[in-house]
Amino acid sequence: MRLRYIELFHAVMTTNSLTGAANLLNISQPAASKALQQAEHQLGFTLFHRVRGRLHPTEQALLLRPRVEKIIRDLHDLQRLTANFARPESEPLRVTCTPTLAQSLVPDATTLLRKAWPAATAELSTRHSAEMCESLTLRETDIGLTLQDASHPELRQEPLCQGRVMVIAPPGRWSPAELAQPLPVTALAGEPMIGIAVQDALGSLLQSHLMHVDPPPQISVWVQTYQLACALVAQGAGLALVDPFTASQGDGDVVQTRPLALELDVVLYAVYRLDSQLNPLQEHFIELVRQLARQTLAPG
Amino acid sequence: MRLRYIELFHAVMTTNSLTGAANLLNISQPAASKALQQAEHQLGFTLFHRVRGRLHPTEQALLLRPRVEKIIRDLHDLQRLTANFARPESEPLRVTCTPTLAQSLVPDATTLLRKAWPAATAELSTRHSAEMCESLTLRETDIGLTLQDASHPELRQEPLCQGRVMVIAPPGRWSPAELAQPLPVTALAGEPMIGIAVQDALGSLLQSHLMHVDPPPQISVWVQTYQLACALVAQGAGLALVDPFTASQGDGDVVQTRPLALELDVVLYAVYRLDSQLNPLQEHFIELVRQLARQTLAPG
DNA sequence: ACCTGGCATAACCGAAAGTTGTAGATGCCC
DNA sequence: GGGCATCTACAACTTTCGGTTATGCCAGGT
Repeated sequence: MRLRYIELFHAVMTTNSLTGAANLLNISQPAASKALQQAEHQLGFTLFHRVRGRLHPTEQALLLRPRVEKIIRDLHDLQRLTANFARPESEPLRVTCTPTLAQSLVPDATTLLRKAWPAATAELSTRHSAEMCESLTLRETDIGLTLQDASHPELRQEPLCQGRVMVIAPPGRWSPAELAQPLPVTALAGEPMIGIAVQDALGSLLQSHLMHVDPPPQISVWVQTYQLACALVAQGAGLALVDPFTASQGDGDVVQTRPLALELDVVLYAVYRLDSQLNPLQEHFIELVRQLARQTLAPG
Repeated sequence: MRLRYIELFHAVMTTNSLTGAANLLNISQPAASKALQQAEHQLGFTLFHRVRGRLHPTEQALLLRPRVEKIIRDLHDLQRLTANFARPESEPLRVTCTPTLAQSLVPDATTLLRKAWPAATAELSTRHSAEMCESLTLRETDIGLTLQDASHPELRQEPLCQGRVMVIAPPGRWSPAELAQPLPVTALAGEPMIGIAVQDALGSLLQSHLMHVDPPPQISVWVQTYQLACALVAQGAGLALVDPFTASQGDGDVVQTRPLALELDVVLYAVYRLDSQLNPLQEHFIELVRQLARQTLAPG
């Protein structure tokens, strides 16, 4: 089975047409036609029924599809990886972080870094944690920053600092005196709240805590990112639990922020490949992130 | 990345030499040399250091290796699968079973089947359960027979019959009167026994039961197949717990067989692809296996 | 010093994969 | 139903790629 045939099969399956497949592969339609016939001849069975001038996958083709697509994906990953080996040695600082941290922490740290290292170049991106691990192992990026536990056999995660889970509420909810002291979890009983759709360990832990409150909070809207929660809270949709970085951005006029009384800490991690020796630029960047994060989370 | 390069890389990595790789791929050494250079040129980094006329993988090559090997494996699986699509329609009965069942159950059933369908052809093989699932999904075989739970998203397992776990012992261990009635688990306390190395659910369940007996049986020898256990017991190495099919073969002169008093049943499963419609020949075979198994397990 | 084993280079060759051009079938729209 | 757009299939030609044989070079072992 030539690789060409596999790519062609995949292209035909996705475009549902031979001409479409040919375009996808940047070859002419007759070339695709001939290759498909060769593939079928070599395999010994037909992949597509020719019915009224169109191609319809046979039963066998449908059974092959998942395996072929997996191979294509793995192959693509391999290409991504090799592409990153060939990069020049004048390496930019490549950092990816979760959307939450992209709001201020990472840009601020980058700005500070460029004051110390004016010649340094950086590539910043945001990814959710699964893609972050992928991207790190494929060497598309060198440092990941996340609030979630991203354990992976090829990666190491270094805790940078810890903070408390925060409750955000529409303005005027609490008096200045109340704001200073942590809110007991039981105070959330029966409250209307915005739910954070759980993908991460933090979210699921929070949810299990909330569910044990009696009566449980009323969650009618679930959101995927903390920013969305923030915006909804500002509109008076209820309370929400968020990480302290998101909370610290909430302008005092828009939402009120108060720590939650919970032994559970939010941890900021730097993630990088086990085999990679961090260079001074990278070390410095991580140190800046650590300091900034501590400032942000410190009272005041 | 051409597939050729991937195969070549893999071949060089496994043989540690370019000439070896060339032999593996059935091409001449210069062809391999040129292809390797092309691959490196296209990738933009070197895969092997040429040191004193030999090839030594670079750091990058070592990092690529696992991914490349995975792709090679998947590709190989795909080929196995397509090879089985092209088979002629005059299908033989393709059955695979665990070694235990290959002792008498499957051959006996096949013999009976050939009396009813003299023209039928059959392909029998033995595989352990993981390979059995692989082989079924790759359509190398159509029916699997096993005593283990082989759940798999693409496969269906049909229980054919149930039997009791049996204890086998060297001859003369029990009186004919004792033999008839089940042995309580507690009677195994402190006994020298042959352990069945657990890969299957049955084995691990048995082990956990045994470990709860006080004092636990002394297991000094672990074996992987029931036949081995049988042979060791015959030599007086201790008792062993085996499935009823293995037990029923033990010649009375060699080992004594006695049921174990346990609510746990051994189940014989037929496994086949969810999407496959069994033909009459296959149905008949399964029915024969069911009947034979019931006879074997019935008292007497 | 000599042979052996292993990689690289050169010149050459054939088959595979791509191109353009064209033909036939189907479906759509007026 | 005529005409048009679309899609697949076939033919002839060209180029590129993967392969061969022959040969040279270098390092190690005897």
